[in-house]
Amino acid sequence: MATEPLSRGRIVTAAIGLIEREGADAISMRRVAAELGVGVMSLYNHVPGKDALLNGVAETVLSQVEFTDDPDAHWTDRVRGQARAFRQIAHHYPRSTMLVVSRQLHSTAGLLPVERALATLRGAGFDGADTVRMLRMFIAYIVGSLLREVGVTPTFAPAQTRTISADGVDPALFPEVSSLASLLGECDHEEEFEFGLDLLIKAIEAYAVQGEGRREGRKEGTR
Amino acid sequence: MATEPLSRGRIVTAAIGLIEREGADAISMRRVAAELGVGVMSLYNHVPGKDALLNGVAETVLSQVEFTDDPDAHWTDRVRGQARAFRQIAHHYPRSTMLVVSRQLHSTAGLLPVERALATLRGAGFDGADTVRMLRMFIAYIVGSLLREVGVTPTFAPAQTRTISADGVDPALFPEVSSLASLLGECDHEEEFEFGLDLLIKAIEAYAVQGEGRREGRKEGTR
DNA sequence: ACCTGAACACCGTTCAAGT
DNA sequence: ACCTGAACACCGTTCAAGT
Repeated sequence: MATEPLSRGRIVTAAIGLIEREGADAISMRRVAAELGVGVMSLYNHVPGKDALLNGVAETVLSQVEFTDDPDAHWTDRVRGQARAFRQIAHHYPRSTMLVVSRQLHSTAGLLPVERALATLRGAGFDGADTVRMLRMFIAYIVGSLLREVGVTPTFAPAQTRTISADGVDPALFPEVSSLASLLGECDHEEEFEFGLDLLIKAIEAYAVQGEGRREGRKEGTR
Repeated sequence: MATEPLSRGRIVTAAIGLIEREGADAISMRRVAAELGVGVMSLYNHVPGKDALLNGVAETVLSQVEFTDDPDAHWTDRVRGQARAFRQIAHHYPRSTMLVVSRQLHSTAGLLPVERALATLRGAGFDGADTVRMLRMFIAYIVGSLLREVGVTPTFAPAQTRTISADGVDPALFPEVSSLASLLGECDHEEEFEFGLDLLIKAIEAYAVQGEGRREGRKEGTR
């Protein structure tokens, strides 16, 4: 009955499993150790502490995103594909998503998607400054969308709509909210995501041609 | 030396102060109680538990956003103003921002901004379904932007760029990242936010007139 | 090198006792 | 009604002891 030796990898995997099964709050060094059938302190031979463990979880989840990127496709389609790939995190690891999104990763796992996105945008003809701006805009949108999808941050819309449909919001105080209650109460995450993604891509497409025109036309400054 | 009586309000205020001073991790029922000079268990006479306290923090912070909304302004400017108002949270309560964004609020404090946003978008001529979609897109973008601004979620860009500029990223593996390192390393949050907001608003403006054209033209279905 | 139990300084919350 | 200390079942991590 020789069990596999303890390792950082095994510990991280166990942590991910625990999070997905019982939620991010349920995680503790002691629970993870119990999961693996070892003493708590054994973990510390492979992981510096809880914080590092959670970083490991985030890195591992992120590194498992499948970025199938067709270099010959139009850049708008490539951006779309990359955004969708990212969204898969919310599907495969819903309860770890918050972790992926809220931990700043210093590993190559975090850098690879960035490298691809930058390359795609540069390829579309944006200069360095615009490329970085675009990337940040997309990341903001994607992060916000994932958090909504994953249940964190229905800050308003769907969540208290339960209260709305149930208790009923005072229509005098909140006429729009109550008249749109049924729409606010449901949410097709995929459609919602695609809608915004589409708008975003169209917006930067328009920005691109406008920038070109300006650059070719009268040779103006940046932006 | 008659101190004010304990109350939910005083407890929440103390909690916000503690979070802003020492970070969200530092908060505990015991610390808050100590802050107020009372026994831990006294808190439970005014607040059901820690979770409810954190909800109170989120509600209070959110309710202090100043929504000065000019009903006569063009709808694009009103949307812009509402988005900016929201962003003020990150300035006034940076370390509570995560809480505001990640807790689903059922109070009227959370509903008021939604009501305003919905009214503005309806006023712009969008139908119910589109209005809700627009709202969700904006919320996603704003939430993502705030999290970046607040230090949570530099998931990629600025954070490990410190590592980049310092250690230097392998330019062979990540050519774009390393060539854009200096741009990735700095971030003017206001400019960044305004850039995306502008693009978003232009995008939904374009979407609006396109929708109108289609509706007036050949009387097609939704969307 | 890897594992570990005991111990320390913390948690949130229940409960019974006070006023 | 409000306050409270003791107690319980948890935490993460240090340290010294084992192999």
